[in-house]
Amino acid sequence: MLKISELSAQTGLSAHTLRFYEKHGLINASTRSEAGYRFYSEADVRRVEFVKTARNSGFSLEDIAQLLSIRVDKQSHSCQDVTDITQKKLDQVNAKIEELQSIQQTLEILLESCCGGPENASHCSIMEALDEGLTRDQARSESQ
Amino acid sequence: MLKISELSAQTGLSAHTLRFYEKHGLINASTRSEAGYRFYSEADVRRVEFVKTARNSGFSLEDIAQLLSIRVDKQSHSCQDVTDITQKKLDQVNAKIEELQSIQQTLEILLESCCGGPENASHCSIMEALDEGLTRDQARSESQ
DNA sequence: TATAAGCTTAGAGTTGGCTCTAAGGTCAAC
DNA sequence: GTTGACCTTAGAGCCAACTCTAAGCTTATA
Repeated sequence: MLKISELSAQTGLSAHTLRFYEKHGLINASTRSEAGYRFYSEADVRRVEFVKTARNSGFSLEDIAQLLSIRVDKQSHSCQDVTDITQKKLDQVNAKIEELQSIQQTLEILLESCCGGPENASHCSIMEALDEGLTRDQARSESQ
Repeated sequence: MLKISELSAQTGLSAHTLRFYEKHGLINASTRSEAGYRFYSEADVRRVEFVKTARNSGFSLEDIAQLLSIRVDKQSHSCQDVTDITQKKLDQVNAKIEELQSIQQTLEILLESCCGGPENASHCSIMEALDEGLTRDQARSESQ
């Protein structure tokens, strides 16, 4: 049985974060000392590691709550239940990547257009492009 | 001279957002009516459009505040000042894209590993992978 | 036995960018 | 002159995922 600081050391999650996860129903200490100190069993540790791994995989805490409810009763859920959550998350990630790539492209075009030198910015082409609303080259990006 | 609702209609930014930008020092109505109503000049509108374009280009409001301070006194700033801000933003965007691509890869590997079918999740390989801490295939992604 | 480290709780603060509300003043149209 | 749309302000609320604080108890060490 581990105390919260020991679990923290073992998982790399702060004690604050562990309590926060508990408050949100993700994890729990299966026992408490008389004084109320949390004590974590091996099964508790595995659950916390699951949460950590899912977090590192990009799942939100809400996603993880769903995954955990599947985890405790795998018989009552299908593989499709799991892939649905995973696919939805992948779709979100892909959408965000596309959004950022559009911004990336805009910024690259801006940087290419400007000398970046020590001359004053009176005719800086980045400033001009921002003033003109990303006309011309940024037509594609702008439509996003 | 435009009232705030007219500026809102012209820019697509809500009146709330325009007041919010004002509170944060980005924009201003150069005149007010006797009753305190904001009135925006052509120059005000151009400044708001600049903010909107910069926002669409991925700049934060803090970045934009810097860009605006260059904009009002271009003589006192160099092209390098502008490219520094832009490059820093591009670096941030690239870092975020890489992070998301790592997550994307992890999620794709998870999805490939699972049948996604109606059978129960007792041996679901996504659940197993999350339980085992993304061992094997996810070695690269995990190190992020 | 005293000190310090560690634990408890409820609840507030952080980040960034809005978004909305309440309570009231203004203005144009009928 | 009254209805309703629009404007004003200060300030609260929202999102996610923490992160921290305060005030007080417990436990381990010297």
